[in-house]
Amino acid sequence: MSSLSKMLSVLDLFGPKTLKIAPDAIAERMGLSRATVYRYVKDLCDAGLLTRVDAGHYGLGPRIIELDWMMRQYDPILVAGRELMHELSDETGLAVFASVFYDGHIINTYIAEPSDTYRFAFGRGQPLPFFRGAQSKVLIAFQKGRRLQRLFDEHMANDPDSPYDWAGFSKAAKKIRKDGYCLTHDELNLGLTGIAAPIIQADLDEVVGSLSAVGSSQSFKLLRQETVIDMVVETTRRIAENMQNQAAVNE
Amino acid sequence: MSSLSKMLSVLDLFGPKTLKIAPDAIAERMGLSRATVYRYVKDLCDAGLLTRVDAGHYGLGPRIIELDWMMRQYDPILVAGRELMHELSDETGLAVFASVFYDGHIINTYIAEPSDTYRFAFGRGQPLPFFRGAQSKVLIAFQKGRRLQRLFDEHMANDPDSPYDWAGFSKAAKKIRKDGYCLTHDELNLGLTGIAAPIIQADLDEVVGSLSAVGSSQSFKLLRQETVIDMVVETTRRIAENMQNQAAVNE
DNA sequence: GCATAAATCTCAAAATATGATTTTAATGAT
DNA sequence: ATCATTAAAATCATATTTTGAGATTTATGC
Repeated sequence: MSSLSKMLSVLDLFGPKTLKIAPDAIAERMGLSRATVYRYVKDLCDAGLLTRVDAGHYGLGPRIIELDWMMRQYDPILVAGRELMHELSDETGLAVFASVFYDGHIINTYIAEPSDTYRFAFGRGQPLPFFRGAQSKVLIAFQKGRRLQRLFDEHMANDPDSPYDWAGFSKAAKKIRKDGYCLTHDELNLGLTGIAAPIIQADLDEVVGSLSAVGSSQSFKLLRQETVIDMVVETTRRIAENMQNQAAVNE
Repeated sequence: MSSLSKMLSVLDLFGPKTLKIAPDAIAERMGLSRATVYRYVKDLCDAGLLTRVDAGHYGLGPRIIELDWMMRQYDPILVAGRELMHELSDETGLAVFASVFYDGHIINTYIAEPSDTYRFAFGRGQPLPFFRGAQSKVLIAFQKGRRLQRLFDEHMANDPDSPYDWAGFSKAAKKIRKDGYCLTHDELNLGLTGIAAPIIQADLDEVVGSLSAVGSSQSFKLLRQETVIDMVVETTRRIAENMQNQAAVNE
């Protein structure tokens, strides 16, 4: 392991129960000398990824927030889709989520909702499980052949709890691709229904994200399901269109 | 400069106009060999701070979003204050901002607002200028003596455009401390008025953040200014109270 | 399936990261 | 304000690592 990645792995020490940490604790947990830890911490602080929270304790730093801000400001999907997401949310009264496939992790990147019902619990950055829930399923199902196989191998093949074998998984994915959307009940959260559709970059014919409209199964009873599906699909189409226009501008 | 900080400075290459970058470009801009850049990029990708966006191009990675999520979930001010911020926003119809002093940078960490008017423009992570705008002024004015002096030296002493000399700055800060709040018009944005008060950690008697209520100067005409001030101050008091209770729980 | 570009690997030389200790600076209590 | 205590930086010799040039392997697009 290189020093570089060793230094970066200091970030892994932070978690819900470890919001701040003392250099001595880092030294112990990583098997490094105190001097080295102070050097790592200094470099990470200089970069803003860490910051001194109080005497002898360090926490995650402001640079993370600033970098996230930059990513949000200029994320092509959000730039092209924020307004449309709010429109969709206003029209349907549902919460609208944007999600992406990032590295192999599926995360929400934005929420538009009529009230602030879900923001805390499901905000930007929330990791989503693999192939559970409409957002996740759409993102995975629309991956191209070879990648789909690899994703299955990595995430499901060796998981005894998985309800899918390759044939079942492949078939489920095929159905979603054919339908052009995915509807789920109670998969991520009991009592919630979600309808998701892929955002497909036209020139590459590749899925770059997914949009989903989520609400209580109760509230869905008042809505015409087919209409909501159409609206979600239409919104993703328009987002993809906007993205292409933007890309043209940036040439 | 150590290799460690050199590697981290790769992150500095990203900006509004540079959302993705090719290894060759990094090599050129940093004066490194191609092999070294690939090593840096690999380590940063492994840590999730960078990610391959398309063949031969790298962008900021998902780890940043996840870390920000964690910071948001467990930020003591937000945990203690989110609900109260929304209440204040609902009652006044104003946008309510939480801001902190982080390293020397002042940034917004959360916004509660009746409609999504300001979210895009002034979202979490937005850097605020030094001693301009109610949020910023309150955070700085409530720093203790020695720190206040150092902040002036670093940010204003050598700035010919600054409207303050030490005497004026010190006096302005003193007034804010005495009042317990700060009200500004048109300082950050034309047509907007803001009222900010400090969140003071009782046991340390130290400012840990600021809360501000912001709205068009027009909308303020309908409100009793003194009442809004009282409400903002009262909310910060209750947030500080919540924080202390939480801290007790975490012992 | 091949051609091209991207990313990793190999190796010896040189830079610099490391740990033990000391020195300086910051912090908190009296 | 002064002092005691703890945190952080500086020092220095040694050896581990990083580095760059090129060759090799892997991935990507046609």
